[in-house]
Amino acid sequence: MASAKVTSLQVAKRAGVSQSAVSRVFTPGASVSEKTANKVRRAADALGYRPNVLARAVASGRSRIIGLVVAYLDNYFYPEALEKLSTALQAKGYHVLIFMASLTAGNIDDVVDEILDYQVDGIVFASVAMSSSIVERCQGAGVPIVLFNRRQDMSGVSAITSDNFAGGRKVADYLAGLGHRRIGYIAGWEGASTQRDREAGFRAGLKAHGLEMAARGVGNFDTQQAKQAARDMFGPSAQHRPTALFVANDHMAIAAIDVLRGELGLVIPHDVAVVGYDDVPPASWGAYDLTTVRQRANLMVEHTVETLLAEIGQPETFEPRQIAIDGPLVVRGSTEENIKIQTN
Amino acid sequence: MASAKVTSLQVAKRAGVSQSAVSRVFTPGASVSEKTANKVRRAADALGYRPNVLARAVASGRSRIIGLVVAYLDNYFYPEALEKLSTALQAKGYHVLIFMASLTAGNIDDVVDEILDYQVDGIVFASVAMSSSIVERCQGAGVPIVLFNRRQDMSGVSAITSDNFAGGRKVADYLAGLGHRRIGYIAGWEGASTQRDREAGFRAGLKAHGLEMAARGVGNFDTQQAKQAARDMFGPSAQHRPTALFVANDHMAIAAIDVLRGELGLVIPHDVAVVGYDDVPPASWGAYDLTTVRQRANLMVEHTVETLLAEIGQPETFEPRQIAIDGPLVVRGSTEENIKIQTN
DNA sequence: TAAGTTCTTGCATGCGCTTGCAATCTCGGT
DNA sequence: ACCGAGATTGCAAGCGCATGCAAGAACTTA
Repeated sequence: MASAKVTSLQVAKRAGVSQSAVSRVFTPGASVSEKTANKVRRAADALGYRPNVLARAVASGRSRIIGLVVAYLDNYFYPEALEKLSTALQAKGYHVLIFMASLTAGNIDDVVDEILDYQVDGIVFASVAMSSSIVERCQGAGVPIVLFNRRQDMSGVSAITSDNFAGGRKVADYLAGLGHRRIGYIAGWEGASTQRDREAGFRAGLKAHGLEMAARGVGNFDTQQAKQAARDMFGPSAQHRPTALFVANDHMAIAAIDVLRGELGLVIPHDVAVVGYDDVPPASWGAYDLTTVRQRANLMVEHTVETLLAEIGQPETFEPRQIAIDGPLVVRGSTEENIKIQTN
Repeated sequence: MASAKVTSLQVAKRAGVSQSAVSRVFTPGASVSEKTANKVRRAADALGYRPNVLARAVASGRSRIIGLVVAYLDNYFYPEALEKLSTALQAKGYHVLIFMASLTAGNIDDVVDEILDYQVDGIVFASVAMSSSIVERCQGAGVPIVLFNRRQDMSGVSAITSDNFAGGRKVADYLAGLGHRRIGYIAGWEGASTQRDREAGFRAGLKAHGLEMAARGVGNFDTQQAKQAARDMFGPSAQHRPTALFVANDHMAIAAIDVLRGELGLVIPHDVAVVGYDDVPPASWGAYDLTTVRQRANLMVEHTVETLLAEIGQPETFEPRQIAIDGPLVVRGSTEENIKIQTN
């Protein structure tokens, strides 16, 4: 019911205790008797008192704010992850301060500085190209970081990804198992570990079946480029078209399907089978019905939160973790006819 | 490059000035001579000093944090808006603290309390059902708020939306102009002003052409419900099927298309023309090619930021604004054959 | 019941920065 | 060279809360 700012001191006066008593009542684990706690709570309610998180942060050195750096949100895996991440952290009493690392404007280093200015307790980098200078700066500031959906061969940095190598391999196994012998691949951006691992796993899988990549295009995780790659690989001037195509993520796969079907008149999966990666929601939409490798956002987020909070809690004894989460191949109509996995 | 926390006092010592001088150098508009500013900056660089935003916030009462409340991110209009909003605010020196208002868990009021605990300078509510108690609480705390993509008939609250009434009306005009006489509608959630305004505009438009809604289903902005509504409206047991369908947003429209085409074997637009609302990216994907009313996220975000910062800057003289931004009808293949607007 | 523990509590100080105020400087004008 | 207005500067008092410390209260145990 109160209007202006109510401070712990006012609550203290009203409850007839000291300001520190009030502080303790609102500090989990602090030493207060039930009796004074009640008095304080009563007074606090009456005045509408709520602790000032920022003041608490400067006094205690812990802000309960987690910085999140995202480069872009147009891969629909990220909104989903962001939502889950934010919810999970909220449940733990943390909150997410979001930073867009617009690739064009100011570089990531500046963004990191801005984040550190907020005295965040930790930072999650989602699909951001890291540099050692960034890592150093964060470590210098004593701020734990974890990479989400990117791996970095760098000591001291935790990273949570899906098991992209295993995923790529599953795709190869699966397509080879279906009898395909000419299989093409449209790559993502080489700078991303996700791309590299997926392709490596895919190649390994092909090799295990005595196959090689029949064609390779580069989409850089960009729909326009993916479309062009599809045109190049399957267009009129292409020879020996593959019978199956693995695309490094769902968004590009969907773009490729649009080209194959819409522009080139190919029938999927009859003329060409298409597999993506991520299992974003649109992959299951009727018009695409895309076979894909699922990234288990829930698990990835869980591990991310767990890892970050572990390091925040025990900075000395913490050992960086590199976690790769296995995800299933979700078979849908883009690779096999008459598949009906789910009736949504 | 410094390591641990560097404070303004250390910089002051090194520069041979007082701590307040340092503070002033980093406070735009403060009174400092060029000479001391240089000394201070030099010292600051040498030590790697950066002002502690949180300490600054508690001392000054202004946090430069904007709270953003979002209910869900699965309508792809929101990730886009969030990205733009965050970027725009970053450019103004503000940052976004995000709060998911999971409809299921704890109600919005609790979320608002949490936000206020962070002493945010303002709050953006994106598609959140407001209550007067929330508004009161924020006003009591002196925190400006603006509703994004929701309108509320409530004094003192700014709201930025697209012009949903005009949009609905455009759809009616357009479909009637194409010659359709039996037009169905699948509604969103009644609690949302977007739904109500779109439907009202649509009805007004139909009436102007001497028409009435031929059928009405309710999808509540949920894809499953939208699918069911489509089945009910066009399934085998339905009589007098509409020849055109307006769906309250793109996501439901896409779900409806999947049902119409995939389950019922109807051809779009030959058997039924479909129109959505939002112009989310998937609307332009080849497999859907959905005619829709564009929400101009850029403009909406611009106005949101402008409005919020205006109120933060001039709380006394500020007059709440209700802005409705007109958006074009984007005609695609779901309503007319051989339409090729863009070749992406 | 007295000594020994374990809990509570208030005091005082500090987190890192902002800001009103008064003292000091700077300079142009004469 | 002298005066006054405006620009700079340092001082010191906070902002709202956390927390080490020592004193007092409450509870054990024999």
